[in-house]
Amino acid sequence: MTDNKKPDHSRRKERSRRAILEATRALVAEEGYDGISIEAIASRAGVGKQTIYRRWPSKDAVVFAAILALGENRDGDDIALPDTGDLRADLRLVLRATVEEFTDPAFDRLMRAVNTAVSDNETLAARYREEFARPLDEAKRARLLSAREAGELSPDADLDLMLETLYAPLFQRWLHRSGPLTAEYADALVDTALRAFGP
Amino acid sequence: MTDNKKPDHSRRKERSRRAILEATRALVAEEGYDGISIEAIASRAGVGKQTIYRRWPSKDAVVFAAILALGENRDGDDIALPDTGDLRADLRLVLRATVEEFTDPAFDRLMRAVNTAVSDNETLAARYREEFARPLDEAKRARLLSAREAGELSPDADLDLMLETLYAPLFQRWLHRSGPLTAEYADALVDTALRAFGP
Amino acid sequence: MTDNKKPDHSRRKERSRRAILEATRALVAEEGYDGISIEAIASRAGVGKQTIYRRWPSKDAVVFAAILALGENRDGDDIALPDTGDLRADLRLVLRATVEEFTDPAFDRLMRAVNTAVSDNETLAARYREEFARPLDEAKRARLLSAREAGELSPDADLDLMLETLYAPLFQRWLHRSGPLTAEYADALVDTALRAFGP
Amino acid sequence: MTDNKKPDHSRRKERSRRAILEATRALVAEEGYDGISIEAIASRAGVGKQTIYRRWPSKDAVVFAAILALGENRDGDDIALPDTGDLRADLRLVLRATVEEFTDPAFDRLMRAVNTAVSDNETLAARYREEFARPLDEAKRARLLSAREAGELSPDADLDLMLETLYAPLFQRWLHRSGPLTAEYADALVDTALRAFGP
DNA sequence: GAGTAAACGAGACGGTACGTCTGGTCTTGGT
DNA sequence: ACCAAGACCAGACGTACCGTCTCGTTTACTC
Repeated sequence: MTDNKKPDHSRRKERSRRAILEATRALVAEEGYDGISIEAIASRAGVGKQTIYRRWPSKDAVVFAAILALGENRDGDDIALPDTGDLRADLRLVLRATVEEFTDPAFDRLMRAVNTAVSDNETLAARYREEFARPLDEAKRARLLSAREAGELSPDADLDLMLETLYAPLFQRWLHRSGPLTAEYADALVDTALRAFGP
Repeated sequence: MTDNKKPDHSRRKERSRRAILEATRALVAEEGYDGISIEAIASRAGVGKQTIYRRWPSKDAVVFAAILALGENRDGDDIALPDTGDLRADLRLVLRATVEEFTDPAFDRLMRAVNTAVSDNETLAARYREEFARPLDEAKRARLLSAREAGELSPDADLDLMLETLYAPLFQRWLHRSGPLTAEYADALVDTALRAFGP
Repeated sequence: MTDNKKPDHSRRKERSRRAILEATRALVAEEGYDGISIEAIASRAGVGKQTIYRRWPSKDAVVFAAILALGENRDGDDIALPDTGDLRADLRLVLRATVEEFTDPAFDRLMRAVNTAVSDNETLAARYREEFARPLDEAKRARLLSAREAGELSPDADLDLMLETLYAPLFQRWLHRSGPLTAEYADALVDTALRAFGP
Repeated sequence: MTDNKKPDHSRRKERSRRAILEATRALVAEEGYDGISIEAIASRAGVGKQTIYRRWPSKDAVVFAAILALGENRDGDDIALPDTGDLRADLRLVLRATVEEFTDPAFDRLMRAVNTAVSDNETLAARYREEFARPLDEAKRARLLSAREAGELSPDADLDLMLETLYAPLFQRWLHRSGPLTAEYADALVDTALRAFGP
C-alpha cells in the first residue's frame, strides 16, 4: 500500500547543514557575535539563505546549533570525570582544564556568542540547559556522588549547590572579566568547595 | 590669555540627556534588549537621532549609560551593608534582598540588557566593573572585613573569593535560569560561604 | 555554450518598475520637484527603497525616467506632424497644441521637474536631448523639409534655426512665466518664423 | 524721554551681508547649485546660520540675491545698448557679447543656479523678471524702438516678440546644451530677426 | 536511461533600522 | 542690540540585513 515515494536527499541535506554550522562557527570565532549575519553565513557556506531559514527560525538558533554541534560527537565516556579516589586532585585537574578552555580566544568568542543568544531567549536557554549543560553537570555530579559515598564529602552535602560553588565563580569571572583565570584560582575554588562540603 | 569661547548649552543638554536615558530605560523594561532601537528611543524621548549619536557611539553605550544613571544618585551610605554584629543574619538579609531584585521583571530585563551590552564589548565591560560593580563590591567587602576582624571569619579568609562564592551562584542561576531564586537558596549560599570561610 | 544561469524575475521587476515610475509621476504632478523624496516614492509605490536604488543612481534619474516613460509607447506615427500642404495652418495647429500642453498644471510640473533634473546634470541633459527631444525634433524637421521642397520656405532656409525660432520663445515664456501663453501668441510665432524663413 | 538707545549696527549688517552674498557666489561658481548648502555658505562667510535666515527665507532666495547683487552697481548707462545707427551691427555686437558671457564657466554656473532657483518658485520668478530681466529688456527695447523710428524695422513690428526671437533661441541652446554657442550663431539670430521684423 | 519532485544557489523583493547629513529654530555668551 | 557658534528637533539620505518569495538547476530516487 504505502510505497515510499519520497527520495532521500539526506546526503545533500547533511552536506549543507555541516557547511552552515561550520561557517557560523568560523564567523563567530573570527568576528564575534555582532560580526555575523545570516547573509554572511549563507555566503560563506556557499548556500542560499532559504536553506538556513528552512532549518532554523533565527540567527540565535543557528549560532546555538553551531555550538551545540561541536559536542555532538561526544559520547558518555568522553565527558566522564576522572575518578582516582582522590576528589581534590580530580577536581583540580578538571577545573584547571576548564580554566584553560575559557582562556582560548576562539572558545571564548563561541561561548560569549552562546551566552548572548541564550540570554534573552527563554526557549534557547532551556535547550542550552538540557542539551549542553546538563550532560556535563550529570558527569560532574556523578563524580561528587561517588566521593560522597566514599566519605570524602559530608553525607548531607547538597551536590548541586557544591557544583555551583565550584563553577559559578569561574563562569562569572570569565563573563565579566573581573579577575584572572589561572590554575591557582582553580585550585582555590576546589579548596573552598571542599571546606564547605567536606566531611 | 585667551578665554573660553564656547557657549554653555548645559541646560538644554541636561534636559535631553535625561529624556534619552529615561526613554531607554522604559523601553528596555518594557520590551527587552531586542525590542529597542535608536529610532525608538529618539522618538520616545522627543529628540533627534543626532542628539543621541552626538553623545554615545552605539546603542549598547546608550543602554549602558541608561542603567548606570540609575545608580548615580547613590552615595556611600546608601549602599553600605547592615552591620548588626551577626554576619550570618546580615548576609541573609542582603542576599534575600538581592534575590528579590532579580525576581522583579523590570529589573530582570534591565540587567539582562546590561549583560548583553557588556558581554561583547570589552570597553563597556571595564566601565561596568569600575562604575557599577566596584562600589557595591567595596561595600560588601567592607562588611566582610569587619566580620573578619570581629573573628567571625577565618583570619586568612580571602574576602574576594568569599564574595564570589556568595554571589556568583546566584548570578549564574539568574542568567541561565538554571534553578529557582528563593530566600532558602539565599540562606543556603550564606551557610556555604560561612562554612568555607568561617573560623 | 554555457546557459544563462540567472533566474528571470521579470514579472515582479516590471510590476515594481511601473509602480515606481507612476508614483514618481503622481508625486511630481501633485507636489512639484521639491516635494518629492525617494522615501515618499518608495512608500507611495509600495516598494522598498533598495528596489529604487537598484535601478537608478539618483532622485533626478528616477524623475527623468518617470517622464521619459510617458513617451515610451509613442511610435513614429504618433508624433508625426500633420501635413495638409498648408505649412502655416499646420504649424499653427501644432504650436497651439503645444501651448495648451504647457498650460496644463500637471504637465507644467512634470516638465519643470525634468528641467530641474536635467539642468545641473550633463549626463541626464544628453539623454534628454537624445531620447526625449530628438524624436520630436526629427518629426518637426521632417514637416519643414517637406515644406521647403514644396517651395513654401526659402530654398536655403536653415531648418534647425527655424525650429528654434518657432519653439524657443514659447519655451522661454513658459519657463520664466514672462508672458501669457495663448493661441494668439502661437500664431504670432508661426507668422514670425514664416516671415524670416519664407521664400 | 526718548533717548536714542540704538547703536548703529548698519555697518556690521552690511559687512555680513556682503560676506554672505560673496560666499554664495563663490560656492555656486565653484561647485554648482547642488554643491551648496546654507551651512557651507555660513561657514565660508564666517557667519552664523541664523544671520542668513534672518534675512532670506530659503536657500533659493540667497542664491537669487547673490546673483542679483552682481548687477546692483549697474546704473542706467552701463546697460544701454550701443546705437551707431546700424541696427544689424549693433545687435551683432550685443549678441556676440551675450554668447561669450554664457560661455564663461563661472557665469554658466551662476546662471544655471538662478535658473534652478527660479524654476520652481513663482515668487522668485517674478522678482527675477522685475529686478533682473526687465532693466536689460528695457534697454534692448529702447534700441529697437530707436531703430523702428529710424525706419530700420517695420512700423508695426512687435518689439517684445522680436526680442524673444533674438534671445530665446540663444537661451534655450545654452540651457539644454543643444548646440554650439558661437559668434556665427549670434549673427544668424540677428539676421533671422531682421528678416522677420525688418521693413 | 528518462522522468519526477524535493531541495537547492541565487538573489530580487517589501521592509526596518542604521549612522550621516542638512534644514530651519533656538539658546547662550561674547563684542 | 546683534552676532558666531553650535546644539537642537526633524526627517531624508544611501546602506546593510531581515525574512519571504520566486526563479532555474541539481540530485537521488523511481520506473
